[in-house]
Amino acid sequence: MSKHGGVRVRIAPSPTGFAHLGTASTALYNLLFARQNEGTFVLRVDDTDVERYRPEYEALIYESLHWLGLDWAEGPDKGGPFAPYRQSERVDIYKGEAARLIQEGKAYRCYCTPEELEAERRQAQLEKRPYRYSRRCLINPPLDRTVFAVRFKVPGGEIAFIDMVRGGMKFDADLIGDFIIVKSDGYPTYQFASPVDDALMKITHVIRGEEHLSNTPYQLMLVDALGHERAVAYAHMPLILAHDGAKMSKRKHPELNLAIYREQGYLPEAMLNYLALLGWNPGTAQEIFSFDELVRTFSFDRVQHAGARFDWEKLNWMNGEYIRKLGDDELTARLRPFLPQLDEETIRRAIPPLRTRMYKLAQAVDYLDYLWTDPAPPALDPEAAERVKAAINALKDVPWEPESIEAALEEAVARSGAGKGKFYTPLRDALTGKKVSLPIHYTLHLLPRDVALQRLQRATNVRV
RNA sequence: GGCCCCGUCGUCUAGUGGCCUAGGACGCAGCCCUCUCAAGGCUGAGAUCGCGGGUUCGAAUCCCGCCGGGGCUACCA
Repeated sequence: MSKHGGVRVRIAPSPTGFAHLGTASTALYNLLFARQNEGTFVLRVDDTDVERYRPEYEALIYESLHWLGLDWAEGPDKGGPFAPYRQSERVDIYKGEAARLIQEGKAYRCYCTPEELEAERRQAQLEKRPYRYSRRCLINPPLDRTVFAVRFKVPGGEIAFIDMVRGGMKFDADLIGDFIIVKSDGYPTYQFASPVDDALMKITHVIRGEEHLSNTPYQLMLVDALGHERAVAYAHMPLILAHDGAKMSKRKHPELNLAIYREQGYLPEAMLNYLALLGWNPGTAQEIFSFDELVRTFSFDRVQHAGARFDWEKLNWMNGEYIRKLGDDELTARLRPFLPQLDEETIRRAIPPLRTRMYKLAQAVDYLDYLWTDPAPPALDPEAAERVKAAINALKDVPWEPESIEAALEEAVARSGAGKGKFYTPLRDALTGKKVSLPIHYTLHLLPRDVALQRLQRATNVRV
């Protein structure tokens, strides 16, 4: 396998907030490609932003990825032949690489302050010319300063590479200014750490979001300067946009947070399916894909070039499809965490009427919370109260099963001369306190008979 | 500002010169089923293919320009 020069891919999420939808999407495509090639999927944690890093964010990434079943072979928690996999634990490596570049005259110390840099930038903007670092610290380094960052001396020229979704890419590196590779706090920038690790970890294919397309020439120049081998190809996946076409933001777009899907009861396999179709299509009418089917069908040449908007409606539909396909045992098991108040047997009995009524598991709570929450008895008009009484009579001795309850009720309805609607509505109200519920016979059946009859009885005593 | 990517129904998309009076899916509307809500079945509305020029007998598909959106241009990743 990978030991003999096989495919190696990675994701490199940054633990600076909750786990992102984009991370899941990128991980999916990486894993798909790895599986297709019997390659190795690596997880590397990009924790070089000391300001924003939190260990709990890192835990969130593991959690979400595990939930989705997107498992890695090498990572900080698993180790591997290229450990460590946490960039904060690799700073010596980056420092060494940076020192080598300085020694070879391919990088230099920059003592400029943020203010000075800002002034340079503003000046450039004022003169309406593209900004590039002036190289003042290369040409004429100050002697009285000690705090420095390391800048890469960009060689310029044309940088070309293969993008598996877009084909051959070409960038003019003469337009790129010298950029910082080691910050003054000693940590590497993303632009530096990422290519160094990719090279050292023998990553063969870099599959990541489109926001990194323009970063690629920066990183390629570094790889070349360091004398490392370049990845054989890149793939830049279309961005997932918010529904309004804007970039997703933490504030305005809860759908960015991976944790909410689990909390709401979206199935991991539905998420993966939806994510796969957001930015890729098989060229056929098929929309429902198991993971294995995706492995068989996915290819980068059918990946979309434009960003795709996230659509709750379609996700909901797809999740519903997956829920409806689940067997009773499986659905029961998945529902349990959402219904801690109910025993397994009750959940199981609720499943037949429940299955087609949910597009996400958390909705089961709305349908079933009457089982553990006593509703306020409704105020009934005399006619309705009579019907409830008739129902009580009909239900008193009937076997407590959905079918027999339904039959008894229908008989009572016929006798009453009223329609089912008029007859069942007060029952539903007395039983659940709601306008919407599971079919009335199931609503009754799921409740113990004595509790059900008690709620009905009580309702006959309350008058408008 | 510079560089790069992108632009087909509201949304995700099929489409690589004639098979397109532009297909599918979600959503939407109507009907059927029906105790409510779903699911399911049937039917339907919805895109002058961003705009303007070319090339061609013929363009959503090729070329040019423009406009619009996004990304990068940070001691964020």
